[in-house]
Amino acid sequence: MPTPDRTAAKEKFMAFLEEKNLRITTQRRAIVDTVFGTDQHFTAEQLLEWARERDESVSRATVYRTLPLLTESGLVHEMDFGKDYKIYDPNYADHPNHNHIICDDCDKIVEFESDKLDELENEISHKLGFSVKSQQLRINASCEEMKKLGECKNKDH
Amino acid sequence: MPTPDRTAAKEKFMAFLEEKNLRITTQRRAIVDTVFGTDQHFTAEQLLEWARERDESVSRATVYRTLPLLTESGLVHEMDFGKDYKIYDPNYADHPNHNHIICDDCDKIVEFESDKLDELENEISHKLGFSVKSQQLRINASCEEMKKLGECKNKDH
DNA sequence: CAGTCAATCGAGACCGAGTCTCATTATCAA
DNA sequence: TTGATAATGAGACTCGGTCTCGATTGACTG
Ligand SMILES: [Mn+2]
Ligand SMILES: [Mn+2]
Ligand SMILES: [Zn+2]
Ligand SMILES: [Zn+2]
Repeated sequence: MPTPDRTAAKEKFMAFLEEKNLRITTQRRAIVDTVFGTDQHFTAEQLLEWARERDESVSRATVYRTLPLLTESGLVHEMDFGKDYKIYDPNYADHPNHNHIICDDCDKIVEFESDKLDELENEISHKLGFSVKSQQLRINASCEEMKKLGECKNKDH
Repeated sequence: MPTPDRTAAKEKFMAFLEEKNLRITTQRRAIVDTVFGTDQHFTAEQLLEWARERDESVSRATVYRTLPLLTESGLVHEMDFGKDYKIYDPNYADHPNHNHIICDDCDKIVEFESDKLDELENEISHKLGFSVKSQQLRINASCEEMKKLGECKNKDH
């Protein structure tokens, strides 16, 4: 997944705020700069921590208030990976249809896109009388092959 | 999705318990009878309610203790549909690879299976150096067509 | 059928992610 | 500059879900 155009995404979000007559506060700026300053998936708590490095005054409440705006704008997606907290993904700003493979052994996450998959989903949905609004595919796997090749250098296995 | 073989699934679970030297208590029996007595997706709280209709003495703790056994056995799957509680699905006992389309407007859920989809997922995973252990696809959609046909008779639209 | 004892139980304390309240502050159009 | 009001931080609160602990019970023995 190539390096994304963060500036564009940030400006889109600012435009989104303006459109809804919402204010651009210093705290929101810190949060937004953080979100579009990373390629990583993150939790609300992580975002709070990172945003506070930019502006000490950012509160947990404001993070939790801003997250729905980010997801509503479509620039950030809320995801569930089976943990008891939600995961947020800023990469949808540039790759609106990507999915994830997670290695159950080392928690490595790989993103991928597939037109074939999108087509198949549309086809199936259409047959069943639905029109797709969004989708979320999570594949849990193990990177055995990569381990053999010494490319899975994470945790304890 | 055709009517499943509930008796078989129940017996499989009893065998699973025996294998692990776990006891078949009256409370577990009530819970298991409930789980394999329905085709519906359910929450932990719903399961508690239903199981109590069979045995008043079933407690919330025992429901929450039994659910992980059921999922570990593979006969029930734990799913996330974006709500703040988990959904449990007993239909995996008979349809180990099915997926879900959810109508965002009326909460209708339709199950489907697709060999093509399974193949595609395996293919993509293999290319990326993973071997699939499990997967979860959720399609959020709207049943506009069905509405037009008067077949979507749920909630308020 | 009684005896043993670890597995299991129910009640309720507890946990933690996320939400809500409210008094105070800051944005921004006029 | 100012006023209307959106937004803020602190912390109380909610609510799925987990854990603890003393009492109970299932399964196996004899
Ligand atoms: Mn991603
Ligand atoms: Mn199902
Ligand atoms: Zn791995
Ligand atoms: Zn509908």
